[in-house]
Amino acid sequence: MSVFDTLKERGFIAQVTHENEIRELFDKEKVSFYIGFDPTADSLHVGHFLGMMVMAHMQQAGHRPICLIGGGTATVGDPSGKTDMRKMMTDEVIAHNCECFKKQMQRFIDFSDGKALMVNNGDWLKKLNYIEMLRDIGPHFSVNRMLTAECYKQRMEKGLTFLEFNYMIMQAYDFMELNHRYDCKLEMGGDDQWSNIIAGVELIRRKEAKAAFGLTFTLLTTSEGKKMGKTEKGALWLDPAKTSPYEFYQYWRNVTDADVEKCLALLTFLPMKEVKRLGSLQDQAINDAKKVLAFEVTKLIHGEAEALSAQQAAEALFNGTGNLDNVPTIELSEADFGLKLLDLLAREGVFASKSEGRRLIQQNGLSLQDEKITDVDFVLSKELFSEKSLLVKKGKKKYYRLVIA
RNA sequence: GGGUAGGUGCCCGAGUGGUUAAAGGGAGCAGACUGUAAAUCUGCCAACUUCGGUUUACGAUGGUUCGAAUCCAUCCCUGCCCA
Repeated sequence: MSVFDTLKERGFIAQVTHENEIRELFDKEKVSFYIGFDPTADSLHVGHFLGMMVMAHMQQAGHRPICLIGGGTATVGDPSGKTDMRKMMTDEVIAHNCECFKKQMQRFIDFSDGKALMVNNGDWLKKLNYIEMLRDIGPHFSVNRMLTAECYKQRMEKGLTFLEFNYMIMQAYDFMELNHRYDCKLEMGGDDQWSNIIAGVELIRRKEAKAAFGLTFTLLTTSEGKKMGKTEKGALWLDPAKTSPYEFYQYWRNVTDADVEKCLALLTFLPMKEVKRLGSLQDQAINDAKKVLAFEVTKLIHGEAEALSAQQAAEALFNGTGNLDNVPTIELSEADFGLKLLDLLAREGVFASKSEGRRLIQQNGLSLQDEKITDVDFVLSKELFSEKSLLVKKGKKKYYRLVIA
């Protein structure tokens, strides 16, 4: 089966510029293709993960992924966030972020022997001479046409700065540059990148009279159309220091029924037959599919050992089997006894604020060893520790283990 | 540069001198129900609190007033129209 069909079958593909040619291209040569990542944080998140899955599938089929890190674009600051201009990032920070990205990507993408490349567009964008570039590629862009792009349409009402308008041109330029340097023929990206991608494809076709292609993949959204991968704390990070493997596991364990099949297809390498079987489970049985999903995705990101630990912790908490060692743990020192539980948990970040914690307790949302805590002033005493750890439950399914250090 | 409409809590959006920590909706959180699901219903949703309150908040800064998100001045930002 060709990769194209694999991607299609698994539901990755949203739009393609030239379906037949791309299909043919995939069959007859090793294609260099690229996906861009903006190094705006020191960790990738699930949004990026989808792109990496695409790269992994492609690499398995013998093609060459190029990870383009937007070091150049990040120095400018992408204004799409609007309200406040993103702070300019220093080269050191960007370099650091790139390193972090690479480490995380290495788990899925094989960078050895040039089987995949990682490049930074700062290498060429920063050297650009404005006049030269303008004369060079400016004539190939029609403003009239650019303005009809879907991504700008909505912005026409809200306001659009030149900086932002210019983004498409920079991205198109990137594609052309990669085409020169590495014979990169295909740009991929999330479906929101469609306009930017075709800008690059057209630039290469017009200016170089060479073939270039674009393909976008489905954005990871819930069945309600909301962006997936949001937790109460923000993004679902791939860095275990930012999102623990347990939290990560729980996120996937809790996706809604309707999203299970889609997630399995996009975020795991399970054969489609199995994906379909699991996705078709009904009612209680679909919980098994969610367990598989959570385990597989956690394994891909954090490795099998961590996935097993997370799974065990979950089993221990929700089924009462297995040990609790891997449950998120808060270590207490002698000095903590005598503190109000509320203060302690607020300090540890379990509650965003004391008010929130107080509210939660008043609403019966907190329990200690399965006993509801109803007293806001409940004090943590050493006598409570008849066993070596105490289990705190916040809300319906968030657990923390208190242990004496 | 001129004219004009605006800038309200996480987001959208009402509010034109006091009863407004600010309607309504969305998001989020908690409780009930369940399958660690969805839907539904209920409550909460600035921070701190000795639970009586206190302190911050309606673009920014000053001012008028017993009292301002609401009035005035200046400034910053955005849309639209004109140049």
